[in-house]
Amino acid sequence: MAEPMGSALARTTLAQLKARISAGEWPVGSRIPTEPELTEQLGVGRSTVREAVRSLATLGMVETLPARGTFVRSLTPAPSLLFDALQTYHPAELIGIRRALDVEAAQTAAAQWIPERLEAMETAVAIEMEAMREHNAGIPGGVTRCTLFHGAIAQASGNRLLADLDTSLSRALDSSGLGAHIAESIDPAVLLNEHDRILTSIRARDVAAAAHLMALHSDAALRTLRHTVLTTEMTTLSQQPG
Amino acid sequence: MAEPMGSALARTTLAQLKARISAGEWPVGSRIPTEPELTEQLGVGRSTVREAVRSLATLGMVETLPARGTFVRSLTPAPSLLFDALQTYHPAELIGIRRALDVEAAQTAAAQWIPERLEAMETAVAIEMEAMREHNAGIPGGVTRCTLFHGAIAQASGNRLLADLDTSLSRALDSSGLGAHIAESIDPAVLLNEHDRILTSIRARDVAAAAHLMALHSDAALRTLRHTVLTTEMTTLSQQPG
DNA sequence: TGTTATTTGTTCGTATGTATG
DNA sequence: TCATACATACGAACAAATAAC
Repeated sequence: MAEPMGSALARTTLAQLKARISAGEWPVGSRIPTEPELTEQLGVGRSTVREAVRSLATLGMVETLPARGTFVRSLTPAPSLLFDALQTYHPAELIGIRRALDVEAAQTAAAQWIPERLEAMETAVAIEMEAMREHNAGIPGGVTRCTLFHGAIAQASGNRLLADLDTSLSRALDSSGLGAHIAESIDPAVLLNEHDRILTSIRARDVAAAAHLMALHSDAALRTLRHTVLTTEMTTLSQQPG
Repeated sequence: MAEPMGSALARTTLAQLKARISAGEWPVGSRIPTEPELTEQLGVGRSTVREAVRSLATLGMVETLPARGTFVRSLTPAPSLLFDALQTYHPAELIGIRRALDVEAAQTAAAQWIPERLEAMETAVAIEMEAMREHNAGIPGGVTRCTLFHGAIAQASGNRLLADLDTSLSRALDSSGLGAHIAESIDPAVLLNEHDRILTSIRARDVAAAAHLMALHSDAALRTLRHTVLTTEMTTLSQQPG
């Protein structure tokens, strides 16, 4: 781990508190001891305790409410940090990463899906189909069209980081307004057809086809934004081994 | 953005310092004013200043050296947040993402490199070649073999997120010990030859070849791992519901 | 070499505002 | 309204590490 604090005492104090939180000593939502109590428990001054608690708050692991106490919010540095970090980049940079991850997710999903995850992907497509029939712009839950299906594929890849990055990228793009713009710029029927073909290739465990179709699908979204599009032919040659 | 600090004064103090750093008032590597100076400038107590600076250190924007001062390390919190987030995942998940990003980086670098960035990539390969001739396991600066070249490609892509993700992934893999293991499991001569062929295709702006060669290169690293340490872990990972 | 100034590290006391009962 | 508990915030003081002379 990096050295976030400048001195040994403050650093070890932070490490101790982080370890006790991650160990589940204080469940999510519960209140940790007050500053004077921690001062006594850890044998350090109140300012040192405060600095450590502040760092935990910066990491999203705790939240301190004035005059009420400090409460545990997450046993690990918050996944929302990923979202915060992504939000600092230009949407075009986010889209470039998203395309690469989408292809990877499609490949891996095709190679490694289990029945439960395939069902989730088919459900996503079914929901999209229903939404299109009813001429709704969106999908129940306020989720932008496309997000649900792509998220299901990321889940099916079995890679949690891939799934979390997908979610965070979607949120970051949505907050920039580009996510909705992409979804609305594409003919729903065409989009749904592409999704269906991708799903078919995944179901058939056709890794190359899944990667190729997903690359074309992502490029279509890119084209609507008038960004430079890279060739996609060779992407399919990078098959997942095994 | 979330509100990391619990009170108004400390929060605004943090916001002011963060804004001044992001604005470039203090360049990366330079020293920010001392705590007493900031206390006077901002009109708040030294404890409050210290809490704000500590939060900046937790965000990776500054690093404070005891008795020397506090130095600017990054204009944004993003790279540090990415690293913290990535570190919570399994190395096998990191590698899966890295492969996708490496292919994307090679594609984009081939399509968009500028002379200055091409020079950086060629320098990286030259350094690797020199290190191999001297039979050194590592590269000057303690950088694991492979990291320098892949980083140069990510830089050449022009996508800051891609470059930051590459750096963070390398650091996260190194801290897990897998980065070095990968580099040492591959024949240096073979690795260097692959790097050289990738560089050649990038120089020729052959996008398809760059993507293909990089995919093969990454798969070689994956195969090495799969046949050694990760066999059971990768399979169980893909079966976990999430 | 050693002395001094600078800067951060740490602790403590106290005052203030706010939520709870 | 009052009393209590708690978090916020300030400032003083000393310790420790570093750099410059």
